[in-house]
Amino acid sequence: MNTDEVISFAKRRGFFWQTAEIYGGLSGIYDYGHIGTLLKRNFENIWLSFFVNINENYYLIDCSNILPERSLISSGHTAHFNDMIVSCSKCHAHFRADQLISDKKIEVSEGADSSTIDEIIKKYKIVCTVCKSPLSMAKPFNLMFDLYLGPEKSDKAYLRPETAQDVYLNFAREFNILRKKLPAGLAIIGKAYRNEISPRQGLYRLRELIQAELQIFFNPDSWDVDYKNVADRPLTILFYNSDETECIPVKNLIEEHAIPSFYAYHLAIIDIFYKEVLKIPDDKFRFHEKGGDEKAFYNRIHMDIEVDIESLGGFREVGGVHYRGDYDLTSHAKGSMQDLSVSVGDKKIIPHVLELSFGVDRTLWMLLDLFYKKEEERTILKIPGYLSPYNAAILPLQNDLNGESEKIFRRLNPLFRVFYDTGGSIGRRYARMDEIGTPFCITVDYETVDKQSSNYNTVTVRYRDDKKQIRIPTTDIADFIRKNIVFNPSIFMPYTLPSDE
RNA sequence: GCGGAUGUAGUGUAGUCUGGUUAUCACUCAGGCUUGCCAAGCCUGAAACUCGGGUUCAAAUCCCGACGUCCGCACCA
Repeated sequence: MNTDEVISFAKRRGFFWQTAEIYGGLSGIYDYGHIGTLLKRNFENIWLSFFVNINENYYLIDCSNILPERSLISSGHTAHFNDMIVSCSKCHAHFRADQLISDKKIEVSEGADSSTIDEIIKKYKIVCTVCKSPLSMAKPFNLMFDLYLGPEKSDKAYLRPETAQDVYLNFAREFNILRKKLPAGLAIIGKAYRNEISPRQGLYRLRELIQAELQIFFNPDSWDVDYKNVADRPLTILFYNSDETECIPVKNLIEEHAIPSFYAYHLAIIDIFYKEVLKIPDDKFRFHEKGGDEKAFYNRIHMDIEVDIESLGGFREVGGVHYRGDYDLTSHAKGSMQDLSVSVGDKKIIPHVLELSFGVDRTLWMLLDLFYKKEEERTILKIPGYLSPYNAAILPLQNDLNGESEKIFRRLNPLFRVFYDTGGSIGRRYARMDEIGTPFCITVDYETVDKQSSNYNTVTVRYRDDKKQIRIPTTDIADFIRKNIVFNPSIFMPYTLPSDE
């Protein structure tokens, strides 16, 4: 698959396409159609039940996309997301002004405005490092979208560049309501906005993107994570400054690589999520440690979650595991002049943060890329059944069976996502369902309605992946779907959880 | 943002160089016939020149601009 094939499939089958496409579209901004929305919500719900519902002190919150300027000054985003850029007047190469200037060992304050920078460039005769031509005037380059609120448009705000900031801003209140227990987790699934210069490759680099993030607040002195259930689980990691991936058990990562247990443990949880829940093949998944310039300055440990995505040309980032220390709460405490410390025994501490961050759009792209399979006579989206847009399809073998099949459909429709189709031949209907990943087709045939038949009041269930059929009583359909479709995180989790079974 | 390429039904395309019939073909989709389990067949139908300006008797075709897409560069705290 290449990007065009993924996009064409997505458009044809109702997954996603560009926003306002009748006006020519908007670069880096996409809409999800009805099939894509079902897939996205299934993914989000599974993510939630896997990462959030598994700890009684982790919760989902839902916050504004608009944040006041002051909060993003404190977080460092205005300084680091708003760079002054100069470009070469001749070869159009772009440079970050602060880098050019500090390369000349000249001091410049971080918030220097364009005229200050122009003066410095003129005074020290700084030219293009590529072709030595004169440089243009400095222009601010904003990766954040700014907004001006109120009738006079006097209050400056931004669309949030990451959902994480909302969590930090809500931490103090939530921590109190949650009765002051650590570790505490706050998750957000929501939109974030970045004014990317060059959004490309479908859903990979977007200007409006969906993040699913869990911020875990903990006491760095005493977070004893019991990792014995995952101690031997091998993790594939590409370490910083290394060319080769290594396969290393969790316990060795902790003992030999000085990775804290809380961090290694969550790598294992994520590894389970991708390989066992999302069914990513082992050789297409890895963690990639970032260091040096690739790592944000506040991250103490930073590993990207990478999946080998053919249409994007190899391993690409779909998420990240960031040990952010106390950077965020400390910055906001300082900027807001609020005390964001918490009491642990007779000590006051600023909790540390472990951030588990997932790009939802990228994940959906990845699923289409990885699971869209062309076989000899058909195409199948082989995603796990609990992710499928539809749980099942109800089909009459022939259209004179519509009465009975429609009755079954109406009974199941309030309980599940089921699709009813009478158009074309039975084979064509199976093919339609295969292509959007519907795991089961339930077919009403003449025996279903034949009182003389031993198969009276039974239907056939046809499996998507191997086309095999079984026969089950009509009254068992709901149970069958429930058993095969409903996502139960406890079967994957290394925690001891009460089982539903 | 720069440079190059490019934009035709829902999807993929022919036609563009060299302006001139009712814009090609396939799949898809809808209706019908047929069909007793895997995209079958037959009939009928719907459906497109990205947008705006210009040149011309005449523009999908040539020119300019906008928007989108792709590749490279740059960017991606």
